Amino acid sequence: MDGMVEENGSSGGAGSADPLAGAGSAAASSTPHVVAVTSIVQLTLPSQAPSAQVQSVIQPNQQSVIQTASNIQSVQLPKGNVILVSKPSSVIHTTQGTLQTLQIKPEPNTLVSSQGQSCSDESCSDDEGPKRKYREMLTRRPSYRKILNDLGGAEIAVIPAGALQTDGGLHTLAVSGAGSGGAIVQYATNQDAQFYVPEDQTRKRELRLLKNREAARECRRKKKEYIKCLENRVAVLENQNKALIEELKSLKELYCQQKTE
DNA sequence: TAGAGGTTTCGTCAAGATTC
DNA sequence: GAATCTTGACGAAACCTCTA
Repeated sequence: MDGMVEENGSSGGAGSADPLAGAGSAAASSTPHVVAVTSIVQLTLPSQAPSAQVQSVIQPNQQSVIQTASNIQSVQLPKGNVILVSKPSSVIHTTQGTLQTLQIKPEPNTLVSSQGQSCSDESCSDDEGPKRKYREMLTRRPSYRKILNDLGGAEIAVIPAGALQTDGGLHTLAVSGAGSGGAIVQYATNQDAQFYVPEDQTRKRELRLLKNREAARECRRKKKEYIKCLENRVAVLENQNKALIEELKSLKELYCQQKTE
């Protein structure tokens, strides 16, 4: 995580798929007898990351912003997913309403392998039958699209991988991608093809490989997007945490002042 | 500057998930 | 249930950084 957090700094980059992106701050009205501390905390993310603003939770005419434990909504998801719960009375404001608790709880007895994939600790200690056994141990996680859809935002756009056309026995598959820079692959299915007369199996295999290649690219793109989205959320939450700590400090000071008077 | 070591990217395989 | 999609794992190649 190389995100940078700064107070009252300049805004960061352009928007992303993060539903929290560009979380705005509601202007706080003030009343004379209460010290209203409105500190805008702004974070700047390194690349293509949105800026987010978190307004101080100290607001006029608000009895107490220190919430009791009963106000905290604990949300637990089965596989370490992240969820944002909207709650009207929340003091953290965003453009999309309010945010409440975010909790990430790993399943008990879960280890993370060197590849970043989790597995149970009994099964990880098994040393027989290398690859296949290892694969079988791993439980499949839900797709990134599914995760983001479950979160109710940041839908990942589905870009069609390629267009398959047939033209007189000559099949054309247009492939676009960052790595390849775009390519047209053609393969013949009739006997007139001069140099390349693939058998059906070979042709099917090539087509499958081509599709899978493109699918892998797309999958990696979505994964990057998903990770960026999570990083943004971490930054926003760190920001909120910071604001709450500041607020607590202010309240303590205020309390001490009133006590001494 | 060579090269050793680390990181990133890509293609492929395999298997679970999804669609029809 | 077959076909297709999705994604973790793996290895290879390219790329980057550091050191002698």
